[in-house]
Amino acid sequence: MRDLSEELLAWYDVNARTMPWRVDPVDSKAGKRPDPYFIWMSEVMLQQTTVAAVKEYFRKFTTIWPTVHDLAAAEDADVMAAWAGLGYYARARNLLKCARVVVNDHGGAFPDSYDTLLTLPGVGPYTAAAVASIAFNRKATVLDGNVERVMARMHDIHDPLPGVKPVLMQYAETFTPNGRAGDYAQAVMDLGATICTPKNPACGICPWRDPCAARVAGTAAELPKKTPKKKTPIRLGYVYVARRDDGAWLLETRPEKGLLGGMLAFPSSDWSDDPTPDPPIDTEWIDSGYEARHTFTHFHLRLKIMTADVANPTSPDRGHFVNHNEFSPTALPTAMRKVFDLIPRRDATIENKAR
DNA sequence: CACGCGTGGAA
DNA sequence: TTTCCAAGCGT
Repeated sequence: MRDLSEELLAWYDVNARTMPWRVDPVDSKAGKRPDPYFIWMSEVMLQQTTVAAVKEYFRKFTTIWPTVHDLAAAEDADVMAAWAGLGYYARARNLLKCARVVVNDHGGAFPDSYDTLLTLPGVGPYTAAAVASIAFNRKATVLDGNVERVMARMHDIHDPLPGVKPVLMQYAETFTPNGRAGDYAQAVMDLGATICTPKNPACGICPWRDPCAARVAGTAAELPKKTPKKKTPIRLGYVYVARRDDGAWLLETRPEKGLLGGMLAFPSSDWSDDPTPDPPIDTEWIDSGYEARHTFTHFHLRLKIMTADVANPTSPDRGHFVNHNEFSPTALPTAMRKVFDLIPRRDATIENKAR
């Protein structure tokens, strides 16, 4: 394979996207490296998440916790609350674990080798390669969804993902240059994000237009092939919103493992085809008539919102009351935020009623 | 290795 | 409205 990285890097020098954690290619070529903590933070946030969604969270996290030492010393609940809304909450739990490992086992400095990075919590093959190359300019090959797509098209590969992934990795490694490792990694991902897009790829302005086998074959837009996924089922459930007469809210911290693990939430029943009512307090519950709808990765959820007013004191069977002035709905994951937004209020209108 | 795991934007 | 999907990881 002829060395095509030069063309791509020349394209990147002109077209590099601007991101809060990124060092401009001009500065990068002059030897400037970004803060490994920032690169690691951004890469974890970017896992299965768009750049647009990440920017605001990146700014928030690096403002509150400017160094890995600050993050390692943070309270778990504060980190989970700050992550609320970004999704895939295991990332937040592993982010904190990883910060503590870096501080306790690595003297507060991120390791610069792929193999050692790979041992860190929440750091897999992609993130290890991204941090090694972008933060430390070490030769490593990133293989994310963008690179998979670019490689499948460059070689006109019609075998479906994820099975063909090892083959795509081999091609990706062949393309990876010895110099400018970080810039190259970002360049190939930028290419996938802006030119070699999933739909309507802009082959006409692609720096790899000429050597691209799929463009020649006219198959670029239909690659990469993927094994079909089954459709998402609908699950039902009851969610319980109890309000104490002093204004306190009944909330619970969900178990570490599983859906919305470690996140603050209103208590609820099981979520299934036929959920069993499971109120967290033995009291009179009122069906609000509202239903919160939310779609997770693998199912649609409809939660019937039950409400109750209780006296102070009241001991719930599970969960705990949080004082009104200490409760911020921004700390809730989006599914629960939707519940909060639907709770009957004076200004609620009949139009909000679920059908 | 297949699956569980969020969310919001685009088409 | 529905589907697809975005810089994956852990089990």
